[in-house]
Amino acid sequence: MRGIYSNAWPATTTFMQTAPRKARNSSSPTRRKGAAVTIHEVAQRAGVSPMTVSRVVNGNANVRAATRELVMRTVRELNYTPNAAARSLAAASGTRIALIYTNPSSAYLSELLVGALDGASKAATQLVLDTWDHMTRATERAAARKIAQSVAGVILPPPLCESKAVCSELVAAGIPVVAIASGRFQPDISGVRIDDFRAAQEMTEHLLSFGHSRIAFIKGHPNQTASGLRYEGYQAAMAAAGIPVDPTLVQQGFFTYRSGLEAAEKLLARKKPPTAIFASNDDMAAAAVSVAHRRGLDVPRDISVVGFDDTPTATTVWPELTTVRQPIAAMAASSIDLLLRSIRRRKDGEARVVVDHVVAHLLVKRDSVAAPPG
Amino acid sequence: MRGIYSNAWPATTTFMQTAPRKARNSSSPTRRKGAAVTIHEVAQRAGVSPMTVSRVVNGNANVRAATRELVMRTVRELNYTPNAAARSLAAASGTRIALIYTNPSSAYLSELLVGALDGASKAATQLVLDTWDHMTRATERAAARKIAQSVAGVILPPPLCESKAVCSELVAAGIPVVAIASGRFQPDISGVRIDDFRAAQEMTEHLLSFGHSRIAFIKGHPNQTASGLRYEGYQAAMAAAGIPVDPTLVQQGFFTYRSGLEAAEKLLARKKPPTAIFASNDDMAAAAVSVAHRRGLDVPRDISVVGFDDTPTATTVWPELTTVRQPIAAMAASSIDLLLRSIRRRKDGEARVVVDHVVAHLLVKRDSVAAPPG
DNA sequence: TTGAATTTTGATAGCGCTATCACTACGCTC
DNA sequence: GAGCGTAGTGATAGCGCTATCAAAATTCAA
Repeated sequence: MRGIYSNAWPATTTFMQTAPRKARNSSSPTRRKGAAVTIHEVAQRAGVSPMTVSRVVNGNANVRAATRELVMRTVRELNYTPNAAARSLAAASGTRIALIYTNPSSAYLSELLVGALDGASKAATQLVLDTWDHMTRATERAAARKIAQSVAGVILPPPLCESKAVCSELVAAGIPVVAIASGRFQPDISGVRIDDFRAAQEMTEHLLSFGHSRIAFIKGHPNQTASGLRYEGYQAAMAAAGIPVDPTLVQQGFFTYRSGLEAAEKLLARKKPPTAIFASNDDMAAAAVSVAHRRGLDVPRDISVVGFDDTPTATTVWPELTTVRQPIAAMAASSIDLLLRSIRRRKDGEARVVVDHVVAHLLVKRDSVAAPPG
Repeated sequence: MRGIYSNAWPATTTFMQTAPRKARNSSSPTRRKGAAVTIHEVAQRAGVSPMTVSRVVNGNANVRAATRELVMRTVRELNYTPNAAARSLAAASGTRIALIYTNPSSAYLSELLVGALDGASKAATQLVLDTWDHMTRATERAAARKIAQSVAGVILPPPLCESKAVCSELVAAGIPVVAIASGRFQPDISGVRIDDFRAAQEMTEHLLSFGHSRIAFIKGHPNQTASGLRYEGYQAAMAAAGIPVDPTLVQQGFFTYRSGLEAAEKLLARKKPPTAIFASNDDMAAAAVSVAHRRGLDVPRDISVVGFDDTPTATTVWPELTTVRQPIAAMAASSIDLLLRSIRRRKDGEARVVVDHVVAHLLVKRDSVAAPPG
């Protein structure tokens, strides 16, 4: 077999005036210290062309099974990893992914960022951030149109992923979108989420198992489908236990600490207060703890309080909150993966595929739950 | 001027068998929809070679002032942004920057990430994250050595930037390091920080101006120099006001909510409690508010509480905390800049330059401060 | 004013990968 | 068995940028 790079460069006088930057010798490729294995080295070792290696690595063209096998083995042997820069340069696919968020102080933002950044750096994709605050539906539309021109995919955390305007604009622009932590599966866009209904149900069952029956619920912001699902999970568990839900024990909240404060205040000012409060997120649960303390109640001895999401807040307050862990970081990383796959597919001209990826949640038991007093 | 790419390719029979992928016409470059402006377009418009544009953009070679000016104007006119992939491919210098952190639930992590990511994406640099938790000095050393091999620069937030082991290892490996939000300027590594002493002094003066004199102080973690500086700022302001500091009004904290809880508990259990509490960060201030509430005290009517950092916590609790804003996001972006400049300089063989960049802080007045009761 | 030293600019190649097409086999139809 | 698809593979060029060195322009010295 001839070497991949023979020295058959045309020796025109105009060209080759300068010595090549690096001597290329196909029989013994000199490798800079620490430099990565290239596709050429794999190709040479496997006795195929770099193109065939590329096809195998990208797994989408027609390569004979035997060849594919051989190449894959070689790739493993040499521990070859494609160079992301070269790949995105050659593919001319500006594989930039945007993560758009509103409400930057949202407690899980940092976990979201950590996860997305991790996923992006593993896949050698550039992640760009965009904050959309105080926007009207019209400006959101415009912003969506604009971002669609500069990136190849978009990750949408709540509450943005609930906006019909944004989603439809993005979908119309033909770029893949992944909604992260959105409550419900949406027909047009892919999603990575947990089963909010099931999680809330389990949490309620957890409280019931301690003997609680007067369990109050603080609802989440009505503009997010997850809020509804969590409430429904609570209702379902209560119904299954044969305990009618006292409607005055259900308060509307808005995911903010302040709203939790107000809701808990109403709940605990009652003559017969609940023995447990299930707040739809950790911030509101923390507020409930604060109100309880202000009223001289001990948590969990006098009242149990649980939250949802397992944000830093849950472990910041004292006692640390029993809550539902939503693996935001993993979900974000997974979103990047999904997006990348979708982008590649799209480039191959395949049809848009919408997936709904439900990941496992976890009930995290800490110190804010005990049996009801008395 | 001749076009950048003339069609002078050697027409050997072996070559040029296939038509060029894209017709290159120097007089009217066809641009794909949505494709970015390239260095060639800038060069052509400015009437110089791409190389000159590259030099100007990278700002490190000797280019005549007039030429530089012209190119920069053209760059602005065309809104040119270098292609990160191409750049890192050609330079073969994986200009990756690592952001290493411990204590991921640290309240300002998200702002740190947002800022760093923003700076990185503006500079077309890849940002990689690394978490170092539960490490001994030895493993830290090893980790430092390892990371030094895979990135070109490191950003170190506290408390890591206080570790002699980590810093010296990184410096020894010859890669530039920027300490962010470190209290004191360190001789070997660059830093971006606020003037903690001055900020604490101003905050204390703010409390004094309301008529407080029994001002308690909750110290930060002793492993961070910023803690000491904040305390000294408090002391200086008290001394300037001619008020001796009651040592029993100074409690040791560790920047955690829990430690704030304990400190505030001790403070408020006293027979003659302080009329104001200055906590070294927002989490401890939030804890102080919680303790006050539990004791039936109203904030700020009965007691004023202030924090430091202006993290999300400050606006989460009620009442919202008066605090010192530390512009972490801007500081992070600035760190990336500093690092990049340093890396470039290093590549040019220039000497290591250590800078200490002190940025402006801001006293944010919210609802947790009032005149002392009575 | 001339020659040398220096600065500024440009031409060329190549970073590692993939798009594109050419080519080779190997079926298949009629 | 000629013609025609159709998998499988390879050769070539080029993505946008920068390293390198040559060439040109400029400055400086004598």
